[in-house]
Amino acid sequence: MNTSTKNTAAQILEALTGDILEGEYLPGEKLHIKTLKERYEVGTSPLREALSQLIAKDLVVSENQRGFYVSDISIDDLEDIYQARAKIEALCIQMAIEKGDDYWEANCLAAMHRLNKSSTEANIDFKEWQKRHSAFHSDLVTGCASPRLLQIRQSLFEKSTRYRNLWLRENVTNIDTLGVNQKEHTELLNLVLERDIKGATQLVQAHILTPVAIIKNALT
Amino acid sequence: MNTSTKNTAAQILEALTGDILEGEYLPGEKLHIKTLKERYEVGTSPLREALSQLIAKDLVVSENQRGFYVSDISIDDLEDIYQARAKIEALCIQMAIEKGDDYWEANCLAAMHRLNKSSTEANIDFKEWQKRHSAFHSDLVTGCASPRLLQIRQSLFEKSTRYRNLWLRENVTNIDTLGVNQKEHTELLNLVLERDIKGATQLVQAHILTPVAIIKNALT
DNA sequence: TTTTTTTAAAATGTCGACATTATAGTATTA
DNA sequence: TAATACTATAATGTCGACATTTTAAAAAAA
Repeated sequence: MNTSTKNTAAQILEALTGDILEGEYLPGEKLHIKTLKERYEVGTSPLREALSQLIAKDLVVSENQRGFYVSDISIDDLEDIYQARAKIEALCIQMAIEKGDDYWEANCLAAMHRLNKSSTEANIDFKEWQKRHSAFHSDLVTGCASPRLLQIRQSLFEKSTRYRNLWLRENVTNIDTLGVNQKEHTELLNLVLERDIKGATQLVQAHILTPVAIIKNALT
Repeated sequence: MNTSTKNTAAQILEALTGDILEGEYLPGEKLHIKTLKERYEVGTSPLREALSQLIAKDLVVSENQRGFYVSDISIDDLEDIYQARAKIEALCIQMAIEKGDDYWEANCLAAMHRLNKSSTEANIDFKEWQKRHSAFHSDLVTGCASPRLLQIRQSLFEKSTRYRNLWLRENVTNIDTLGVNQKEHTELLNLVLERDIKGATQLVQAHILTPVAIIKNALT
């Protein structure tokens, strides 16, 4: 019996997405139908439906009669994705500054506060910090009030996850980076609240592009 | 026998996408599995795989055990999509101006020339004009050299198609609009070649947003 | 009549079987 | 030995059947 509200395809989609993003399946790796069926204990149809959606999300590629493969990663792709992310984030921030209301401002301040608390703890709970960090940036851009742009932003963020995980593996232990990070967040929030579009967009782009150099090293 | 290089799922995806965009299936309409199977003469699996990809593309929505529906359209969505398109197009143009090389410039000039020829014909072949118009704008943005941004642009363009078709139905006979359009294209190309980022991005945004008012009327 | 319950019909989602195609290993020929 | 042709094996992609759930209709109760 299936008490869940989601159908099997949706469940596998979630599991597969997570497994690909977390490196359970490596870039370029072949995804054998039979193996996947056994692993997730499902039939052909929902599995292939999930794979179809992963194709649309660019996480999987397929060739007729030759099966499914995890999408490759590359330095070019890394740079393109992060560049696109930076530009989209800047665009959202700009629109948020132009449109954002008092409630949005308050939400940003609250998110900053939560992030600060998490950063200054004696021994940082990194998972929690990640969550609050992500929430802080989300709250900033939410003011732009464009579902489609926010969706694009989310999609690019997901696409960058496999690269970001390479960065995390290098820096998760290095707590110093959080300090530098924290200064940038404070500055970014100030620029946003001062409605300094140029300053905020420039800073947020640089902020997003920071890990690129490190990831490039990890890739070579 | 199937001589095509594409599998059945990919073929149905193409057919279904076209049919939804061209209004063969209306917004909100239920897509009955049985009906679709008969219409496209295929089995369950490839059909559902195609529908899965359409879900990922936001053209179809589904609820577990309650089937598939063509995504709704709305004025809010119309405005959001066109706004997002305008912003992305401006971003691409900006980056193209910053990065574009001589070959890109030449391609833009060539595309303009082809578009001009098509516009000044005695009796305009509208299909051909559409093709050249689309190619002109594509060539302008291609200079940005970002596969991801161009992909986002393409995806938003597709999402706007159902709305655009409402506009076309109102204006396809009205050849005057092409004249106004043509002046804007010439001006846009000049601004781009003069590397006037501010001018070009402002104009292209306005250019894209032009049909919104008309479509809004058609929707109410 | 209006609401609830029961029943029948229709639709969805999942599975395993099967035909087709690709792959890898073996034999054959130059 | 190297290259080609053949064969057996494995994998993919498609189909129709079936179990489950939803929807609609009819019957019963308030």
